[in-house]
Amino acid sequence: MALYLYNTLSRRKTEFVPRVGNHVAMYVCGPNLYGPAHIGHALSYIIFDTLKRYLKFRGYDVKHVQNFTDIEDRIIETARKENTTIQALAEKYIARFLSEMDSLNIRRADVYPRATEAIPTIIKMTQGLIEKGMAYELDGDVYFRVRADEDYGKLSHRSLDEMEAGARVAVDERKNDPMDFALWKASKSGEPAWDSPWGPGRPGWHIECSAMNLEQHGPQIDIHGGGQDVLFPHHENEIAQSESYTGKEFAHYWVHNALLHLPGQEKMTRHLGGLIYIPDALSRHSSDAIRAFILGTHYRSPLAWTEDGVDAAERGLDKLRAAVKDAVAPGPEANDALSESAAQAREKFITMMDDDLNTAGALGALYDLAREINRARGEGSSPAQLAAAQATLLELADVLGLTLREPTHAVSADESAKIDALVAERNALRAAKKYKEADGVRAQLTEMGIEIADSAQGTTWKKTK
RNA sequence: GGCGACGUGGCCAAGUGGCUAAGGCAAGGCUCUGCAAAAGCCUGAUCGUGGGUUCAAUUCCCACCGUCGCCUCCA
Repeated sequence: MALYLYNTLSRRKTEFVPRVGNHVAMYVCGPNLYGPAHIGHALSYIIFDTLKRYLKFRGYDVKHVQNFTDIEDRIIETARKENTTIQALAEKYIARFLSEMDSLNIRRADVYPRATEAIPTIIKMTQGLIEKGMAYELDGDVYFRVRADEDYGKLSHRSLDEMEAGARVAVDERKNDPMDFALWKASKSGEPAWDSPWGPGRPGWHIECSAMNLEQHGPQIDIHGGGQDVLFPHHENEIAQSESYTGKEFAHYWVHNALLHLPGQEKMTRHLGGLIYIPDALSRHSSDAIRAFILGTHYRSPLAWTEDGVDAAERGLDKLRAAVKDAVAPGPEANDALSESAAQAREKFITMMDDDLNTAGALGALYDLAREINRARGEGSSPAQLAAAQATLLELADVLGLTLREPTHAVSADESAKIDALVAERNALRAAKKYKEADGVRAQLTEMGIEIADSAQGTTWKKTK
């Protein structure tokens, strides 16, 4: 068994084999820092987080690099509008981004390089490309010469002639070819600028990722990821620059996630509006529910975000949570039938994930196992007997970034004491068979957002809102 | 116009050339419970339409209808 990933470059699923031993060099395109992230970003980063978790689960050693684009037209524009600096803007949104990703249980990358910290490498690469005849200077700008790159278009699978035929881009007459793109842009007055052989300027959009990859990973990487929207031109240009500069194959696997949208609308993206921000989503749903909702669809299929859909995922998680709620440390005691179920679930989980990250199928394996655990408990298995299977369920859930913890709702000490008193009162009434009065107390608790459950072990309660 | 993807039970969504077409939500019935809640059990689909290939297709091919993505900035 081996992991197969769909590679955009070959348009096929191929077996994943790292270039060097079990070391995986992975680079995922990070956000442009001119505004806050939205749940479309969350989708992409949840998927690549899951890929990373799975690679680690499979025994690979992963170096995950994710950039921050902190210099770009939009950022300059936004900084000017908000009367601030690009640095301040970047700092603000980086802090927000990282904390939002944390709250979605997305593990941090190993390195977060920033474009502005890669300027010397960007200049070195640009210079190198000019020397090779792959780029040319024009009034302080430097453009990549797409016609000099014989396989330009190989990633997005289109030819220059096709693209130019249907071009919607305003043509800059000075350029050699309409598709030539900027590696370096001369700065206008008042714009951030760095000294360069071509005068004061700043990097183009695509070269930063090539430079940061070179700095962090070297000339060749295993996995390059991002949303399908950055496939062209961003990744196409990246591959062109990097390979023209190094003369080597750049990324071995290109992985692109499909995009998120709202029902009946186009993709969620910042320049179209119609965004749902991460704190808003988290105020209504647990991070587990958001992840389960997203991972319930294959990453290469577009997904419509609906509140009902996430709610359904939340309710589904209750079944998984119930399965592990009384988990104790696994010991020698085990339920053989259950151990068999756990082994089957693990096998199914791996089979699914090996097949190009079939997270929906993997989730199915989790539900199968949860059902067996809940059934075994119902049939009288002790916590000790359930423990090993529960450990498996928690381990596999964690690969998907699911904690299976009850969503927490803060309860003050005062409130807690009051609830305990009411629960005790109700139980006294029940013991006296005064059920009508007991139900009255329960209604009172429900009113407070408290859900109670009676069992042989006593009455438990939880706050649900 | 070019390239590409998708259309599976009420909703979401895996999947396979022939073996019971996963799983979740919702609905109905049942078990448990004083009643509930939770959990468990049971109940439903011939896979957009029309052709073709094949002993056999939901699964391959073609056409059509519908939805969507990229071709400018975008995860």
